[in-house]
Amino acid sequence: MASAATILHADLDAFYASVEQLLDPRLRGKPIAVGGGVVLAASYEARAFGVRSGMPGRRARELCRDLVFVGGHFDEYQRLGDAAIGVLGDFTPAVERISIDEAFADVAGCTHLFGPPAEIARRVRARVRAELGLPISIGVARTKHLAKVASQVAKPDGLVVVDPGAEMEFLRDLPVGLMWGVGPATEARLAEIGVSTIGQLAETAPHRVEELLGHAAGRKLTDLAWNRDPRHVQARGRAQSAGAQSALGRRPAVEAVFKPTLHHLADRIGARLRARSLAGRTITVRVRFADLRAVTRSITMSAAVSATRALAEIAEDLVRRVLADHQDEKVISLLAISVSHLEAQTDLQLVLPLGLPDEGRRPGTQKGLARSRADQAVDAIRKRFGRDAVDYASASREARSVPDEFRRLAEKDL
DNA sequence: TCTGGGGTCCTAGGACCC
DNA sequence: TCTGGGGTCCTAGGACCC
Repeated sequence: MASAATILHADLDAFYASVEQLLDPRLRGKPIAVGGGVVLAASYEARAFGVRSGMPGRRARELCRDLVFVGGHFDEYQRLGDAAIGVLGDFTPAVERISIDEAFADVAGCTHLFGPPAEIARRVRARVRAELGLPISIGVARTKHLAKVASQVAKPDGLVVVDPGAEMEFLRDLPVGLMWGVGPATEARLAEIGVSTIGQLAETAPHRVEELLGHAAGRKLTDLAWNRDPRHVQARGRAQSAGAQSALGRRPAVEAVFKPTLHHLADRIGARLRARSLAGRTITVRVRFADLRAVTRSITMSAAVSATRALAEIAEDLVRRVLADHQDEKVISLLAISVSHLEAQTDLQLVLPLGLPDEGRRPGTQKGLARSRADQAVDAIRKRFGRDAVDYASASREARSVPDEFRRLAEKDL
C-alpha cells in the first residue's frame, strides 16, 4: 500500500526581494532588485520584465526602466530565513534545510497532534505570513521530488497538495525542466530526442536516456519520471569543501592581477577553515578566460593546509600552471579556489603549516611559524571586532564585486 | 543575456596496488 | 614471466542546485 503524502517542501517566494518589500512598504508592488553591479535577487514584478538574479545591473535596467535597486539587509535575510524554517521546526524535528529560504519537512510523526499534512502546510503558511510578513509556497506530497515540484507549481504564495492517487497525472504534462537535476544542458539534450515533458521522459526507454545523459544521471531521471524517489528527509551534514571565487571583469593574465586576488580568496577560505579547526588536503583553482571557458588545476597533498599564505602560494603555483598551458590566453575573467578533503586540524598542524606539495614540504620553518602566528592574530582580531576589521595588505578590496555579507549567506556550515 | 558566488555529484582516464 | 581482474586514489572537466 502506498504511503501517505506527508512530505512538505517550503520555499520563500523571491526571498531577498520580499524582505526588502516587507521592510519598506513603498517598495511593495514595484519591480525591485537587490544588488547593484549585479542582480542578487529580483521581485516578481521585476521578473515579469525578464530580470533575473546573476544579471548585470545595467542589463536589468535596460529590461525594466522603473527597476528600483536596493542595497540589501543581509542580517535580516538570515534572521527571517531562520525564523521561517523555525516555523516548520515547531511542527516536526524532521526538517532538512536546503538553503537560507528553502526546506523539506516530514510530518508523518506529528499528524496526530496537528492534523493532516495539508492542514499543517496551511498553518505554516499562515504563521509565516502573520508573524514574519512573508509569502511562502509549499508543496505537499508522498516524496521529496513530488513535493519540490509541487512547491514550484504553487508559486507564488500558494499551496499544492499532490494526492498519492494522482501523482502520475500530476507529473505527466509538466516540463522536464521542473525536475530536480534537469538544467539547461540536460533540457536541451532531451529536446533533441523530442522529450520536453515528464510524461514523455517516462515513456522513453531507460537505456536511451542513459546513453544520452550518462549512467547515473540517466538512471536518476528515469526513476524520477517513473515517480520512484527513495530519498528521505534528513538533516544536512557538514560541508565537504570550502571555496571562494571572484569575478574580475576583464583583466590581464599577469601576476600583479592574480596574486592579490588569490591572496584575498585564500584568506577568506583559510579564516573559515581555521574557525572550525579544519584544514584541507586538496586545493583546486579555477581560471576563467575572456570567453568564459574555464580550466581547473588541483593538487592533493599528504598533509592538510589551512594557513592563508600556504593556501595562497599553492594556488599561485596552480594558476601559473594553467597560464603556462594556455599561453595564448591574455585575459582572465574569474579566479576561484576550493579546498576539499577536509579533516580536523590537530594543534600541531595549527602551529606548523605543513603540507606544501609533497616534494616541497617545509615543516615548521621560522617563516612558517610567523605566518601561522599572523593568521592567529588576524583571526583573533576579527573575532573581537568583526570580519572586516583587518585585511592582508596585499588582498585586493576591489575584487569584491559582491558584498561579503551576501557571500556569507551562501556559505554552508563547515 | 557575454553572466555572481558557494556548494554537490558524476565521468573518465591513468597510476598504483594486490 | 605473462596475463587478467578489481579496488582506490588522483586529476580535469562538466552539469546542476540555491
